[in-house]
Amino acid sequence: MRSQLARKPENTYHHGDLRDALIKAALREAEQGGAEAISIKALAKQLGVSQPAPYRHFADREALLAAVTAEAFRQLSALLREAMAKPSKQSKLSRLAQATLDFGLRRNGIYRLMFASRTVSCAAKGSELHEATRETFALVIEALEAPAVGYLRERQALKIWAALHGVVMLAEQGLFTGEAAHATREELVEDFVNETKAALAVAIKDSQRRKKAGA
Amino acid sequence: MRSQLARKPENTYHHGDLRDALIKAALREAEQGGAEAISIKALAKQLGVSQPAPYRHFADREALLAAVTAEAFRQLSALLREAMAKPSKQSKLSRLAQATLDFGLRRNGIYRLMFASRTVSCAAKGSELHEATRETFALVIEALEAPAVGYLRERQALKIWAALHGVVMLAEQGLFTGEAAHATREELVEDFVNETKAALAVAIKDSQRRKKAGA
DNA sequence: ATTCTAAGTTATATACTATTACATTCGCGA
DNA sequence: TCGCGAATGTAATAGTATATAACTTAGAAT
Repeated sequence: MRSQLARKPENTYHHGDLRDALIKAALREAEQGGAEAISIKALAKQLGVSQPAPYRHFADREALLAAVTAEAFRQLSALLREAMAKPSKQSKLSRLAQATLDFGLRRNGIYRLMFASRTVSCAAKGSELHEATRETFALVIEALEAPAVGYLRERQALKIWAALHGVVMLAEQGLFTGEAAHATREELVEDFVNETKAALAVAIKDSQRRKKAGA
Repeated sequence: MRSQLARKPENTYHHGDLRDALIKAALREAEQGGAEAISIKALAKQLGVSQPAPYRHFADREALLAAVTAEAFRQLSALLREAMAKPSKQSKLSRLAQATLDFGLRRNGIYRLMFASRTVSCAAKGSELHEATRETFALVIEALEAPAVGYLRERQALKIWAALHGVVMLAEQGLFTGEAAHATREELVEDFVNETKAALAVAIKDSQRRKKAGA
């Protein structure tokens, strides 16, 4: 179990943890160049195994990408959980939002792998990847710190999640640099966060009033 | 100039308009599968020319992708212009927003080519592609139908543009299908549109008040 | 008419995915 | 602990894509 070193020792036949090493190495490759930067052949060479060895662990390139993407979602979830956990005078939602932005910009290539490829939408319902994405979204709902009233919470979660990704996308396109940069990415994210809080507060108060009137 | 037919007649040597035909054909390929579906070799075969012929018009695959993406932006601009022009009881902004959503979902692969690849962010400042993206964003500002007060307009344009793309992304990921579909994509888009209008109205009124107070 | 050049062709080098047939090692039951 | 099957790795190879080099054709320019 030397999955840390990743590379296979020269005098051995079996790698020991090739599957895991492949995912880790692929993630590192995708960091900059996205999915296109992931080459089975190159990974095999890096890890000191023969070129077809990876096919013992993944049916094809798509399967590897799916596994890598799932791992990326778990890493994002961990990051968000950490951001939400640490004490701060800012709200949980704000921390989650800024952490998402940070992840999207820092780990650009991986972010594109996660949200801009068709890998996710092709994932079957019970698959590892599908579960990983659902768990991440659950964190968004949690960050709202609001009671479940109808589907108000889910709706607001969808909205802020969408808005966040939009900001990341435009930022990566360079729409915030040069002349168009009349607002920072962080400002826009904070705007969306505040609008979400306001909308939630109104909606919940509204539903409580309705409930009282009905009773 | 038979760029309509696209395919080169058998008894001729020159195609006549290969560059344009390549872009059109590539766009058609990308419609479903995105950038990955664009193969120089396959395109050459389709158009009845030899495999290396495209390299007379594009330095490499990246250059072709950039040209295709620029064309896609021009098509989106045309669509948005059309949507904004036609008489309707809905606001310009609403029509632009729904048209963007529609484009993003219908022409899924092309949309990913435009917003989710690194092609755009690598585009040089004066390039065809860069200009095409700027023009599209200018339409968003126009759709706000608001006077230029400081950079309030630009800021709101950035926000609604980001939100729109976020909705498209999540929709393509399937976050609106199944159990999570407690709001339609169109509803969310309309939400964002209304919030934008409200924010703009407040901001402009506010700036006018400040101006009056200063005078 | 001649020549220059843009645009196309054939041949070829290189890189990646994927499969098939064969080799090695691990671990488990007899 | 021996041996055997399953898991894992290797070598060889087919197929497809990008890209370049050297050569050819036809249209335009003088």
